[in-house]
Amino acid sequence: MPADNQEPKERKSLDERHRMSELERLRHSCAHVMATAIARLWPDAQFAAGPPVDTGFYYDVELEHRIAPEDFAAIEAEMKKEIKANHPFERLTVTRAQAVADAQRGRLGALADRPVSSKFKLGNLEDIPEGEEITYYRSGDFVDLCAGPHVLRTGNIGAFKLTSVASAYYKGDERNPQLQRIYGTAFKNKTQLEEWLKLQEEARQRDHRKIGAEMGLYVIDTEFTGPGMPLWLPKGAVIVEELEKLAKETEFAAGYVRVKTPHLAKEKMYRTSGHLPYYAESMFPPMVLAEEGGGRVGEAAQAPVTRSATEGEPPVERADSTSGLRTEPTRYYLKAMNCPHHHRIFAAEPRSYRDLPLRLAEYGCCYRYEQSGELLGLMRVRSLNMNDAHIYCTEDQFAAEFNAVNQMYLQYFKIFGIEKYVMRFSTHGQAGLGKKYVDEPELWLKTEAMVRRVLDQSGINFVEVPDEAAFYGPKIDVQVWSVIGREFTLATNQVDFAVPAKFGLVYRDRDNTDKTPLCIHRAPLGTHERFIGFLIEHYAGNFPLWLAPDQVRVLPVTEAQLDYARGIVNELRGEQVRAELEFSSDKLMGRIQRAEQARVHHILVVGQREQDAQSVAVRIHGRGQQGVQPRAEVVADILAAIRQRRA
RNA sequence: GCCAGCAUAGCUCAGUGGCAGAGCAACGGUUUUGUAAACCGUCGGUCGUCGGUUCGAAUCCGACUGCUGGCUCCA
Repeated sequence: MPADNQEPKERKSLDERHRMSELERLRHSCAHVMATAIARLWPDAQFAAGPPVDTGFYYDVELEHRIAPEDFAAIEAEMKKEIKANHPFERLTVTRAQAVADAQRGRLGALADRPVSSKFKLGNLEDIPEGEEITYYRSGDFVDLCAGPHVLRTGNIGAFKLTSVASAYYKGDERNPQLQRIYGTAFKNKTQLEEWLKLQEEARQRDHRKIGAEMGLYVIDTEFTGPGMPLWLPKGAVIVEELEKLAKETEFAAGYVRVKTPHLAKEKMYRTSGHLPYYAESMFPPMVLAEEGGGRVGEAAQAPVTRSATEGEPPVERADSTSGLRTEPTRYYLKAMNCPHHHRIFAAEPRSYRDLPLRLAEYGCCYRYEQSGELLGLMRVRSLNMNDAHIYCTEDQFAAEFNAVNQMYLQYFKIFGIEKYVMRFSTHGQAGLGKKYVDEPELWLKTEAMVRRVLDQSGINFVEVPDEAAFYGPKIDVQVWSVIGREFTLATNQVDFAVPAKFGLVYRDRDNTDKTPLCIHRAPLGTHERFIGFLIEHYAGNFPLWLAPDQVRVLPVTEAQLDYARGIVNELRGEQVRAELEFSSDKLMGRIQRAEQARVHHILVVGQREQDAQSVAVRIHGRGQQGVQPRAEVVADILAAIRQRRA
């Protein structure tokens, strides 16, 4: 997740700004120092905004010269001079007229007057509401329009480092010019900076793309399969299957029933669900088939299909016209979500209130056309297997069902050792009604209140975020933190009060009238892709026994123990344990290193002593030797650890 | 999709206009082994693709594809 994606929609009040932590204040000050240095090297630089972020700070700048990492040393050298000079940060209050005049003289975000205006600063001034105080901060020659706050003097910036250069749109709007965004970080002292750099390095070492390749979990074959469509290799597929097993057991116990649905559906499906007008851009372009009977691939599909095929308003669907004479082509879409399919399963039979809640579960494979620049290893993909389920229930059942879903989340968190999480409860925004959100103002408020009540009562850790809901109802995004503190959005939960009605879903109630059920969309394990990506980084590839692709490797010391070793392997495999024998020409040391590097969970060494005593020498990956134990005990312990999904 | 950077053997990387390289992996052999690498040898690349400049291109230029870091987006 980008570190600075919490940029608020609403402008921060001065009061909120002044609540900056000490570290943020230091980092923001460092951004000014960096801007000073850049202005010295390239006086025509035009600065936009330079706030602190989670990992440090950035400043957006427009500049003919393309700043590259090779330039960092020069910029940092200038910054050091500024820090050594120990300029005070002076705060000046000015009138709007004064600020506009200074900006027109190019004096803001600059070292001196310039022949061109400080155009982005002028733009920023426009955003400052009437009546709000306008302030400058001056450090040495550098004067900037800035609400502050800052540290007292440039010398208070203890240690800093420029980290990367990227690009960003002015004010985050893609219609605005793209600026160069220079990232850096700063700390009170050198020790803290070095600790942070070490942590960054550790995070890089844990990157799921790196470990995924090392362990042979998956590949992305961009040339033949396509970008964003991982192929699970045997060792990765093991993890996929273990997760599915966990989900199936958990959902079975919670009263879910499983269904299976195809990967394609007719256009009518997504037109009815309402997804098409909202989300056509995020779906793969349709396949066009000649109408029923022929089944032949139509002309349109033989021509190269481009994204523009779905741009604008797609042609009106007439395939279901009752004339029966016309042969309109039928458009099929790869499914981007499972819900409409499940809705049709709900509709497949008459439903009674006695059937509710009906919980339909499926590990459904969906396809989403994510923009090329957003694909990221397993984290952002185009083909995804969702731990999906839809719970159809009455309003009276909602609280209990929704709470049970949350409890399931907590149960999973415990299994995976996820200690830090937060549920982001996204509600609708008034302004988006009828556009971003279905136009049902009262239903929105009612549903949101129901969700809020359940969350409040269950003691779940949540925050409420306005104007981020799904189009059909409020949404709960589940953010979790891996053991090293990286943040992930693992799953999304939604309450849907709109789409069941679009599909005409009803159940016959006690009073013999038809009513529309509520639908809860939930996916506690998210998608295999993202969840396994998270787990790789969470465990640094050192999976618990039940998930480890290689659970046990038995190493006979010499050929004389080959049969004994084989016996152990066969016994374990008979119990469905992923055990293998390794007897190559390598020395024992070499075989142990190989097993450690492959992250084999249990390494069982058997020499003559062990064979004679019917024992094994146990070594656990990353934890070293565990001593010699009776064979039967070791086997029993392995089976128990797997069965209990012990951490 | 946008901005920038990158693309050399399965992996990690060296090679700045003049014969395509190393380590690991793989394969073959020797070695029969007691807790993180035994030894010898062999194989392996149209230097991402296409085009241009040049006597000559991995190297310089352009386009495309993909990846990386961000931005926008994320049902």
